[in-house]
Amino acid sequence: MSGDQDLQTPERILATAEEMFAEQGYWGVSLRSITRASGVNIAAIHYHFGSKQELLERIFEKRCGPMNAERFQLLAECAEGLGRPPLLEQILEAYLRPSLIWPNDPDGARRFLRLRAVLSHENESLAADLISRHFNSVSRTFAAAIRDVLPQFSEEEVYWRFQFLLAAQYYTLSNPGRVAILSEGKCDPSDAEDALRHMVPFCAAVFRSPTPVGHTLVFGAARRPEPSGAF
Amino acid sequence: MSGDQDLQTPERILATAEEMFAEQGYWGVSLRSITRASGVNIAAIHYHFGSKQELLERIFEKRCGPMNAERFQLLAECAEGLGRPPLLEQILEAYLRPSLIWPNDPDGARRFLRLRAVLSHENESLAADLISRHFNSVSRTFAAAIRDVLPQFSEEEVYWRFQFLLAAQYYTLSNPGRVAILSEGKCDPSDAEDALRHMVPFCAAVFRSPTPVGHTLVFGAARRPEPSGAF
DNA sequence: GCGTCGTTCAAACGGTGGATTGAATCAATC
DNA sequence: GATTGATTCAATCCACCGTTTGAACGACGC
Repeated sequence: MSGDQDLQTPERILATAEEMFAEQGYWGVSLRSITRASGVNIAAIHYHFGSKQELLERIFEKRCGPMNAERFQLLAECAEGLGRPPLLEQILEAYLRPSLIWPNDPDGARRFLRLRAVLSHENESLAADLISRHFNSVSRTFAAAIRDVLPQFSEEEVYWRFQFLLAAQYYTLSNPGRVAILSEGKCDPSDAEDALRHMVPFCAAVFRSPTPVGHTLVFGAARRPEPSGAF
Repeated sequence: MSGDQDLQTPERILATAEEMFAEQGYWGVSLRSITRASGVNIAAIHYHFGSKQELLERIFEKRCGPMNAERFQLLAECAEGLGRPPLLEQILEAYLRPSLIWPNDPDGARRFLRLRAVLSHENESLAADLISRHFNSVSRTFAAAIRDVLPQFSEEEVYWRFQFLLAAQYYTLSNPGRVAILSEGKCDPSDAEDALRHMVPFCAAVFRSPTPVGHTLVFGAARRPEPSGAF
């Protein structure tokens, strides 16, 4: 795993740690297993990074900068393009593509995306802070840009739909195996370009979906008290 | 935490373990912390369940039976209702409601849903097996039911959309805090009934969305080689 | 040759993990 | 009241955790 012997020690630690954290979670990976996989002494991690948590922080710093910079640039490009205001689909692609596809590092995007998904599920307090610091700005910018092209929705309704954009982003590439199993291999969302081609129109359909009014649901709330036996 | 002194020891262990696993993940919770929170001796866990992994297994067994039974029953109800074939929205609600809302245990649904999400991100192999054994049947049944009302789509295209149904289900209730932070409290997806009211029409819009054809994307694949610097 | 400095190393620190043991407890049965 | 079997308990096992230490290494200027 990550036997990049040509890389310098800190870079080798970063690459191996990112890969293992993404696969097995922050708490599921020990510093010793990182050293075993990368052929590095355990003291080197503390020498170069200080602690396990600062190692994670450095992974985020190294990844978020270029990724979000490309998001902002693509957003600027679709604003200054021929047709203005920009198409909803353009904004969605500007948000999703830099998160899903890194041309010069095909596995990197998937790995870092899964790392974010893993962290946000593993320990709410650790991840909430890390993700807020690195993604609040870009997420709020895109939510505002989306609202500009969908003026019929309140801010709350835009964020309800943004929740689904986040869900699709996080789950699709970080957990493609489930649907691959269900469909017995007929559908494989691990192909990032294919996933993006589906995600953009799907999310656009969600954003254009009208606000649900009143009781649109069929099965009422106060029904069927028996099942789901409590402990 | 879960100081249900009136419950018997195995039930108290199950309830506390489910709550803590859901919040902090399987590897983030030690058996000792479960015993501290539930006021039970550590040997009791091994006496009643055998091991940490078998404890997790028993939580799934206790929860999945009633939950999936209600899904099948609601699916049967929308098939035998007045209008046949059933509406897509009815099928989606029959799938989502028993996963999101348990009338007699309001926090239970959210807790078990988050547990599934946490597991599927924490350790792919552990979760893939557990989830496959307990959810393959119900998921394939609903995918088939959805395909019956959307005959224009291939099985692959139905599963592409099913991927987004799973994403919405897992992310929305298990990670509502992110959008609450982004919207500064204006939007709070932790209200399950409110979330369901949005999720059903949103997912219906995804399922009705046409298949993307050719290169529908704006920003090509082979562009911008510089960013997202590899380690 | 001799320090110097950045880096790597094996070894150890205290703490905690899952699992196990054997004695103590307790209610039910004869 | 003695016996039994299920349950609970404190204590212990060994492996591994994140972190620290001080010695060793290696390239460099003097």
